[in-house]
Amino acid sequence: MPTPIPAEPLDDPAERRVSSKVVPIRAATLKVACSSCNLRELCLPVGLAPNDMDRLDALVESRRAVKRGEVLYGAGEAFRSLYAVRTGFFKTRVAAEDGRDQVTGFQMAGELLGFDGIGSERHTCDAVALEDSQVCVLPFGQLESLSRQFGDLQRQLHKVMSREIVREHGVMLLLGSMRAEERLAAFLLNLTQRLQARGFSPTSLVLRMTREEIGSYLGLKLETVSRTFSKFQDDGVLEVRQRQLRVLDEAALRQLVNSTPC
Amino acid sequence: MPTPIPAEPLDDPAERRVSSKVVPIRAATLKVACSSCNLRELCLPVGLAPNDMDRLDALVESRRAVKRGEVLYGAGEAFRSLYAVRTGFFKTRVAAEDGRDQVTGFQMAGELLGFDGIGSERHTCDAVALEDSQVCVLPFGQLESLSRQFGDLQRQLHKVMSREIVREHGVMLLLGSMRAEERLAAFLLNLTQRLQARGFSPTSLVLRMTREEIGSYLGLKLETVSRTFSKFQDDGVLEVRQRQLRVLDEAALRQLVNSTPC
DNA sequence: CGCGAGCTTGATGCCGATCAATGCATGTGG
DNA sequence: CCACATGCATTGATCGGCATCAAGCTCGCG
Repeated sequence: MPTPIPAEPLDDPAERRVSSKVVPIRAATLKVACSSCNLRELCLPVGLAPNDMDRLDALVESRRAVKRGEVLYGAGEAFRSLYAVRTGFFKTRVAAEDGRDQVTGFQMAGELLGFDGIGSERHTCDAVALEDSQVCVLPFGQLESLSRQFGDLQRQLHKVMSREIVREHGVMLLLGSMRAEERLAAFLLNLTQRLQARGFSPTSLVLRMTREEIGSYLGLKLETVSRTFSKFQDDGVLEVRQRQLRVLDEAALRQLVNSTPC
Repeated sequence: MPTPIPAEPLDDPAERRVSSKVVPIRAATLKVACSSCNLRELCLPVGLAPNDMDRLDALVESRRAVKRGEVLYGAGEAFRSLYAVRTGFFKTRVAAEDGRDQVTGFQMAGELLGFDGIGSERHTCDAVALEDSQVCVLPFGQLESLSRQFGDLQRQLHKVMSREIVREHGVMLLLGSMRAEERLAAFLLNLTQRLQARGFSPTSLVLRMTREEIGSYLGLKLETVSRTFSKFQDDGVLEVRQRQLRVLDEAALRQLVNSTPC
C-alpha cells in the first residue's frame, strides 16, 4: 500500500497562469524535480535510490499544461513520451471506426499515461484533460536508456505497466459479469481508495467526470448511472448532489461488489 | 504484419511423451533455442540481432509441459518467470471473491504469458492449458538483466507489454459497447487473424475452448454464444459443427463489427 | 436573465439471462 | 461391445435489467 501523503498544496499561482494554452515549459526555468515532488511516493520514483532519482530528474525535460477538454495526445499521433500527471485529472478513451467510444481509464496525480503507444510507435487512444492539468513529460527513449543503467527504475517501470494490465483485468471482470449497482460501487470504491492514498478524504469527493463518462467506463448508459446514484442515495449509502458525493456506508458498497446475484 | 510461417510440424514423439506430468526439462538436453525456433518471428525474439538472440537462447532455461486442464500458474503464486507458448493453447482468467470468474485472454503459440505477476511479485490470475501444451520458461530477473544490456530486447519486451494493454482496451470496448453478434464476430476475426499469422487457414478452424469459456471472455452466457453461432450458420456466414468452424463470409463478420445499431 | 450542458425521472421495449429439456460425442467399466 | 455416465452443445419459453425515448429540472455562465 502506498504511503499516504498530506493533501497537496495548490501550485503557486504564477505557475498556473501559463495554462491558457498547451505550453511546453523548460525544466530549468521551473526546477522540475522528482526528488522534490510531493508525488514521489506515488509516481515512477517509488523506491528509487537518491542517486537514481537525480538521474530521473535530469530526464524529465519539461512540463506541459493541458486545459480542460484538450487532448494530451490523440490516437494516431507518433509516440514519443510517457506522461506523469502532476496536477489535474484525465480520461483515456478508445474509439471504434463507427462513432462509438469507450473510456478506458481515469488518471489522477502521480499516475502515468501513454503506455498504449509503445507497441506500434503510435498512440492508440486519446488522453483528454477533465480539468486544467499539468503533466511531466518523460521522453521514452531516454527513459529506456536510463532504465538500462538503473535496475530499480527498470523494475519500477515494469511494475507500473504490469499493474495497468492487472487493472484492466479488473475492468474486464466488471464489464463482463457485474450488474449496474455492482459496477458503480466498484468504481466508487476504487476512486475513494486512490483519493485516500493522495491524502484526501475517502468519504467526501467531487467527481471530475460526467455521468456519461462514468457510464462509458462502466459499460452503462448515463441514465442508468444517474438512476443508480439515486438508488444509492435512497438506500442511505451515498449522499449525491450533482458531482459532490459523500459516502455514508462504505461497508454497503463493499458488500455490493462481493455479492453474487448474477 | 508478422511474417506468415508454414504450419508447424508436430513435436517429435519422444519429446511429447514426457507430458504425463508437469515436468521441467533441462535446456541442454533438448537444445531449446530461440534462434532455431519456428516461432521466432512471432515471439519475443522478433527483430533481435543474431548476437542478442544467442543471449536470449542462454536465458531460456527450460521448457515445461502442461497437460490439458492443468494450470501453468495460479493466482497468488510467487512470480518468477514469464512463459512463451511453444505449442498448445491457454486461457487466462481472473476470479472474484465470490465464485464468478472472467476469462481475460486466450494465448496461442508464440504468445507470452505472466505479465500480471510483475506488479505485485505474485500472479493475479490463473493460466490454464486448454490442450496439452509446452511453454518456454523465461526467468524474469534474467530477462530484465539481459534487456539492460540489449536495447533491442528491452524495446521488444516493452512492445509486447504495451500491445497487451492495447488488446485489453479492445476487449473493454467490446464488453462495454457491443452487442452479442458483434462480440462474437470480433472474437472470430481476431482468432482467424492470429491463426493466419501462424500459417493456418483463416477460413477453417477448430475451437480449443468451450462455449462457456468464449462466453466468459465475451461477457455472454454460453446459451447466447451457442444461439449466435446458430444464427451465423442460418445466415450463411459460418458453418458450425461443434468446435469445427468454417468461415463462409468473412466480409459479413467485418461488417458486423463495424455496424452501430447499439 | 436566459441559455445550454448536464442531470434526473418516468414509460416502454428489447436483448440477453435464466430455466429447462433434449441432443450429441466421448469415454469407461461391466 | 454395449450401457451408461459425463461433459458439452443446442433449442425453446419466459423473465428481468438495462437501453431507449421523452420530459422536465438544476446550475453555471455569458
